[in-house]
Amino acid sequence: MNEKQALDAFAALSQETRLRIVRLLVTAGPQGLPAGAIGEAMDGASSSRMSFHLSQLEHAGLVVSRREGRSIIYSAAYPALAGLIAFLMRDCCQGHPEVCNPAVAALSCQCEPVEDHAHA
Amino acid sequence: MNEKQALDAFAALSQETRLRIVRLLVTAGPQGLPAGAIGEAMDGASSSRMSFHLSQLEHAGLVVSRREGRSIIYSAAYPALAGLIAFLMRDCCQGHPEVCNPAVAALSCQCEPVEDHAHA
DNA sequence: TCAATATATCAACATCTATTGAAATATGGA
DNA sequence: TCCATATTTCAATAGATGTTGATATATTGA
Repeated sequence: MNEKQALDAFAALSQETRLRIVRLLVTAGPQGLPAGAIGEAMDGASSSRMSFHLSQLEHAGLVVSRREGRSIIYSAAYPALAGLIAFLMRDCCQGHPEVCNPAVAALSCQCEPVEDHAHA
Repeated sequence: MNEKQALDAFAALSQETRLRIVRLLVTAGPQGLPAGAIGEAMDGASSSRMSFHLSQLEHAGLVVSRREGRSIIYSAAYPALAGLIAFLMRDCCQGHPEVCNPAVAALSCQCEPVEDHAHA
């Protein structure tokens, strides 16, 4: 995860429909959901609107897609999400995250480093 | 953390200067940095530009400020950052985050719940 | 091959956002 | 009180973004 990727990801997440899509897919799990089902969950958004937002999310690396028959199945890109969080919180409190919030400390210390701990 | 707050936070983080400011303050720790020092770290950005971005970040709840003499000291709002992450990852994989990335699982399971686990 | 389903692409329009430069406000010291 | 420092506010401008409706592409089954 570099700065440009992080900016694209945050921009993708800053739009209501797209944030809802990502959260839906995060809960849906690795098997994902077809574009049509996602659109229905978004107050029946038009196909062009869904396609626009899904392509923004995919371009930002936050979701991945695969074709299954006539449907395109979208699913959350969990490593990218974790990488984004790691990017944001890197070197929290000068490497002493115990002074920060417990969850932040847990993310950057107790848990496995997700990526990019070699100052990319 | 509700949806509107999360959208504001992600929008704030989707701008290059603001993302750099937040990362600088995340590493700086709770004591924070004066606006002028932050501006110098941002390629000497103009004071009005810095003020614009800092006020966006503060309005989004990602940083807090306090006055010290002539300076305004800004620091990262660690609980808000952790809350944002928790909001994004809530109910990851239908509550079975072990299927997701280890860091994600750690965030939503091993670590203390940050906020909002009662479906606000 | 034809029709139906599922999704993506495109152009036009309206809206939102960041930057600039000038002016205003607040604080501290001489 | 006067001046210098530190930061914010404001109006104008340029550029980026989301929605719509129409059209195009891909897949499947009859």
